[in-house]
Amino acid sequence: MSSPSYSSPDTRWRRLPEERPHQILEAAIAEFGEHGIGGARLERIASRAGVSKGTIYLYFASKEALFREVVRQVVVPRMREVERKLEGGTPREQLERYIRIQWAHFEHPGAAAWVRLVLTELNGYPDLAAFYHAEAISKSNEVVGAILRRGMANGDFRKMDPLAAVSMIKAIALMHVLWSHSPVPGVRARHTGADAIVDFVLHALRPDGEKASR
Amino acid sequence: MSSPSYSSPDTRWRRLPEERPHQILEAAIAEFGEHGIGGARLERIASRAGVSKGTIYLYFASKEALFREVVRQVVVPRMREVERKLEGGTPREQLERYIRIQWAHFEHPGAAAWVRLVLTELNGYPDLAAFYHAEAISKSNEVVGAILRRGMANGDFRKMDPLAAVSMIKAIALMHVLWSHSPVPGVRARHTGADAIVDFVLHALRPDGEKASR
Amino acid sequence: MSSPSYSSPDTRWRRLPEERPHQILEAAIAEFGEHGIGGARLERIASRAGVSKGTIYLYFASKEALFREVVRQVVVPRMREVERKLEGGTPREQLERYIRIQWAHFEHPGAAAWVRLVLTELNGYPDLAAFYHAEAISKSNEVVGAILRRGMANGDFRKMDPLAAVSMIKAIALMHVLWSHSPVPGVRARHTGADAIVDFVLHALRPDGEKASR
Amino acid sequence: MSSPSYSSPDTRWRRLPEERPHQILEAAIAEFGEHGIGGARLERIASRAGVSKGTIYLYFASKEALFREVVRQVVVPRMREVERKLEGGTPREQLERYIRIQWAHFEHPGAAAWVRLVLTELNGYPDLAAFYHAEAISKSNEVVGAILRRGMANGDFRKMDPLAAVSMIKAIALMHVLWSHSPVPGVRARHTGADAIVDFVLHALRPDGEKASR
DNA sequence: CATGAATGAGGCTTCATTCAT
DNA sequence: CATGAATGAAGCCTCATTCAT
Repeated sequence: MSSPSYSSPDTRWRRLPEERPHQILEAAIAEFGEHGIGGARLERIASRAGVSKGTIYLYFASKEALFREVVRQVVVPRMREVERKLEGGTPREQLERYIRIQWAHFEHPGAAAWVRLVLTELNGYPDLAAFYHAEAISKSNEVVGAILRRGMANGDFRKMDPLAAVSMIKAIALMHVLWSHSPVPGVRARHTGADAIVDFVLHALRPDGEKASR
Repeated sequence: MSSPSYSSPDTRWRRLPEERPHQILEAAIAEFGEHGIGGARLERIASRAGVSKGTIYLYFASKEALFREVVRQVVVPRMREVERKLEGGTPREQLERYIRIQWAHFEHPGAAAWVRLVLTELNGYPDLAAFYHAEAISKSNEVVGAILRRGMANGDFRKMDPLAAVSMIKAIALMHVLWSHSPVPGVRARHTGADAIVDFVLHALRPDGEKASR
Repeated sequence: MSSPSYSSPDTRWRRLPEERPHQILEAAIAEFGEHGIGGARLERIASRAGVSKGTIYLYFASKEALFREVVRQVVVPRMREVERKLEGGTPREQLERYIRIQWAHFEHPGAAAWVRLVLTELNGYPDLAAFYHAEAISKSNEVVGAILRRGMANGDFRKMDPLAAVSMIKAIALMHVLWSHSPVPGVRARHTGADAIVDFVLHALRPDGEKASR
Repeated sequence: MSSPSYSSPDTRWRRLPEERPHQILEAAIAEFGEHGIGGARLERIASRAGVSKGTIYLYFASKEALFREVVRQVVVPRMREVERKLEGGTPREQLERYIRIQWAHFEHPGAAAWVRLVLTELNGYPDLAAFYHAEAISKSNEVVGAILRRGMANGDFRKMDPLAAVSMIKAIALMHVLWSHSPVPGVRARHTGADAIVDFVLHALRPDGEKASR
């Protein structure tokens, strides 16, 4: 069905061992996202991955090790993916694109869960938190900070501390991700997209005396 | 209502917390904030409160009941506390005051605890989340929204969706509280106070063509 | 019943918390003796002690810790008990008494089990093995060695390396303990007591040319 | 009986070990000796034998079956090996030779392993213990007993229960093997060889009034 | 009211055993 | 024959909850 030709003679239904770690990591990211590290159940991760509990231990030494690999192999790469799409355009365009990509990226189910996870559970693992900060957060801060700096240089943005501005922008984006996944209908309804964020941020950054265009 | 001359006038639901229960609730909010609901340990809550584990059960039926009471009796009232100090002054002054009060309020030890609590654990309890939203968030949104609306009317602020603006402001404030209590030194160091927030927000809201004054 | 007077007003059936650790240690020594450290089941130790599984953890941090305490608090003291009864008499009398006490001491059920345990499981815990060696074995070696040395000085025994002789004596005693608890009837039957050991040892130690009296 | 021309002439019970099974049995005796039956890991046995875990099950039905075969096919034959070299010489010479052969035999690496095996794990398998006793121990007892009996008859040794003497001699030899392989340095160091054993035993057995010569 | 010893269900983890390749 | 990935029963341990004092 999914094979375009008869290239695989005896691979029908074959359990692909090289796929196992990936399956488990995907199951784990979902489970950790939904329940946090303490609430995650290996039983559920196993059944999500379609394997037995014991199989997890063939690839990961412990629940904590699994969590660590999830952060290392899945979350961080995903976070950094955003940066790749920022090249080209004026700083103002880049910033808007950054916000919209970030937003779109977080919209898939489970995103809010991982924002929460990073905000909370990472505290219990200082080394992971530091790793995550170094690999994901600060890299991203530099990228966005550079955009802002270029914008301040060419007149797109007013002069201000670029890193402070990065914080503001990220704060708004992250909280709106959380809110847009809130279980309270009234909260969810009020936050409908990236437009309002782009508008707010561009106004906050526009040079003195300029009539912001958007 | 709760007149002292009647032996048990107001014992709806459960024994109404007086002295001891208050200590326990305070201990619980700290513990829940630091470790989340799953990671919280009754043993630690008891020892933080200076009582024994069994004593908690004299006042709260279970760990979940304790969490619910924490939200009802501690988090909600505290969230609403801010609004009382906003009367008087121009909308712009009021908004700045709102941000600074919010900030100062969050600076006391343990503040990040219940911001995190609200942001993360409330999702598992839709009824609590709705209660919290109705009692704390939407009231506060109205108060701040009213300030913004008055400011848009008198020219302090540019025209925009007032509730969207409230979201932006709160998002920035909340995330900065979390970051300023982060265990990762690199994160903590970068967020230094309310000034940057006030500056960013007032710029975002200033009318077109105006040179924001602060 | 076991209280000679009415001195304990409300202590009927009272669970004596100060007795718990002792009960558990006694249960543990039996279980470890019968099954070794790997084969011991906390479930069984708990039920032998008349408590639940969890209770063990109120007093001992882990199965290994429990094993360690058993060695420290039960086995070592028991081993050293022997030495106290050796004072007085000629070296030859002392040596005979030592063998008989040792023998009697090991005759109670479970003794062979512990000899086996010490011989085997202690290997996995080098620090415990060293502790046991220092506290029990080498102390005992010194005591018996001193007896032999005095006997060589006063003519009771022939001249030889006292510590080598101690080894021989202990080897015989220990193996006979093991054999006397063998599951094979034919083995058990052949080893009937301390007399043969005393006879053999005294002959091995008697001075050249002397006609051993026993 | 086991003629090679018949395709499966002698497959009583289970597949008769040829090459591979032999490797596994050798690995198993080492592992069982070091860790006991409960502590032995099939994984380690497999890797010691240079095969995979599954392969063990091609030859042995279970861990316990493997242990049984170890005793039957390796331990028993090895125990009986000693007796063959005893022919010729006076009883005293034979006895000394017996001790020295025993000792030399035990000196090769892994020797303590199966002494420990026999001493400790056999207790859990009364049928195996009986088998081992019948096939190895009692035969050996008879051989050594005969030596002693001859020695008592010709005046080499004093009169005493020959089987009791056999026990003493074996006890000393076995324990010294264990001690000479002890992981505790202080224990290992004190036991240096067969000379002391021969000396002790010959003194214990010398006729009254004789000045033992060695 | 308060204590803290005791409980036991439930989670993580190990490892003998199986089985598709 | 041989492999080694996969299984799942069973053990250790934690911790919310109960209860005798």
